[in-house]
Amino acid sequence: MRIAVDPGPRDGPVRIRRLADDGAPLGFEETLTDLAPVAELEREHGPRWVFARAHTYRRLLAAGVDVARAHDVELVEGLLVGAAGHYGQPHGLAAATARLHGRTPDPDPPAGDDGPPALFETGPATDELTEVVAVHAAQQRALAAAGPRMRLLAAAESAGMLVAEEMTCYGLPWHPDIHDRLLTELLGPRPVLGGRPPNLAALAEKVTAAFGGRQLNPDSPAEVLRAFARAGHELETTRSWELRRIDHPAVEPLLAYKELARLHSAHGWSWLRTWVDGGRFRPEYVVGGVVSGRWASRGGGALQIPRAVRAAVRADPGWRLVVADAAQLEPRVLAALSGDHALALGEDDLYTALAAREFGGDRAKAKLALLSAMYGQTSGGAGVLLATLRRRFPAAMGYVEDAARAGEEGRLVRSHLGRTCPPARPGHEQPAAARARGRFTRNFVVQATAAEWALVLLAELRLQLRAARSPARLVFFQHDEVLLHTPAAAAEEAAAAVRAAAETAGRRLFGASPVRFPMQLRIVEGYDER
DNA sequence: CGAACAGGCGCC
DNA sequence: AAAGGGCGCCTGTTCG
Repeated sequence: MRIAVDPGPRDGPVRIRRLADDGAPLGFEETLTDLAPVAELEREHGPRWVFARAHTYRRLLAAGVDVARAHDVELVEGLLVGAAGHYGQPHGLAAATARLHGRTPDPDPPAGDDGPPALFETGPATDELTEVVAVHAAQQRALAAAGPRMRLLAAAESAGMLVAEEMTCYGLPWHPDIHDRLLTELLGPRPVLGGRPPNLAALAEKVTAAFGGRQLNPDSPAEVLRAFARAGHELETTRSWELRRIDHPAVEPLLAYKELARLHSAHGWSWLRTWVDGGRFRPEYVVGGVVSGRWASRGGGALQIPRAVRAAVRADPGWRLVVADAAQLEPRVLAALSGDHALALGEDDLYTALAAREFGGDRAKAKLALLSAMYGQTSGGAGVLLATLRRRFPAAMGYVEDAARAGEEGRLVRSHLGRTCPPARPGHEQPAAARARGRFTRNFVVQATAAEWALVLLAELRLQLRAARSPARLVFFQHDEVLLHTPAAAAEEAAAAVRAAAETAGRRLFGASPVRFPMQLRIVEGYDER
């Protein structure tokens, strides 16, 4: 059974409608006084809940209600719109409803705008429950026609929404005192009145001195370029890899400055004050926010937590973190996708194994070769290495090269489960634009499939933990890495659940493929511990 | 003055 | 040795 739910205005009545699996309404609409009976329906029937969007589940969680399964109408609409070749077109509930009635949809409301319609909005009053029911039924028809892979993707995307909301609600354990200590060690004591911390100020002085004492702001690329030009170094940019190539006394302090300045501005004391509360960091995750289906995040740069402050992520006393990441996920996905299984035999380090067989034991070469194949790099000596790969793994290389050609020719490419890339834009016939789109579609097929493998793992892991009544909680997810927060006594069992979920994810995507997706697992107190 | 863009760099 | 796929977010700079 499925149940569509409209939580309505805060503290108001909650409307629900029971549905058959094909989306057809069963019986009549029901009105609940609040969200508490939802928990009861969950216990009794364990339905798949049909929500308009993540915000609906956020309301349930705020009321202390969680559920096992969901169908997120707006996320699924995004997948279906994309599959029809219209990635980026509006996919909110209002847009989906308009499409259902043959009208041209208006643009989606801005992200994060979940409130009631603005006071002065003049459109007709909408009935969210009716719209959810109607759009969901249409989506079930579309998914039935699209096939089992697309249905798996829709379920996994929706499960991702549940995980994302639960992670935001629970928060990532974050110790402000540890973070503060790290910052003080690296930057010097926090300046009371703002301005540059002592170590940054000292480095800025060194840069100035290296340019003969002439004042400059190291944060201004234009000023830095001018200073180097006066010293006889004509640079294109001030990127660190370009700076490293020249011989000038300002380079070393400038590089050190850039590194610390970034830490200070992106994850310094003001970040700590803004984003960490009560020992938890609560970023908002945007499921499917990246074209490839990877998640994005809103606020706090959650998916770019620098290594330098990871020690601040620490389990509560008596608890542990289970840190698990999929080893070399993307090349393994390519091996499974293309059927070129020799590329990813066994569970050992894939680059080392490849290097031993093809690149004279040079792991760096093997890694560069594979990444170049997936990203479309040709320069930097990658060309020679690619020739080796092409000879040795023709099916794998052919797979990404077909995707690149499709992109260059303006066609669409799809992930294994059917996530579809955006259509070519006008002007893509221009050679440079065509090559750029080729690099994009080449990477898309791999990155998007890797993202859905990770999503299925996440969904499986969540259901396993629920089924086992494990006290372990998912607290972080970053592309191919998962963090659980768990009482120490339950850590081993949680780690086993991660391994099992990875196994299941591989099977659900690729059936009997011999390609393995090993997880590197560690049970630690601090995220920085190896 | 704020908005929009560019440069740069953190993560995968 | 050279600098490529996807993001978010900071500062500096320019534009309206």
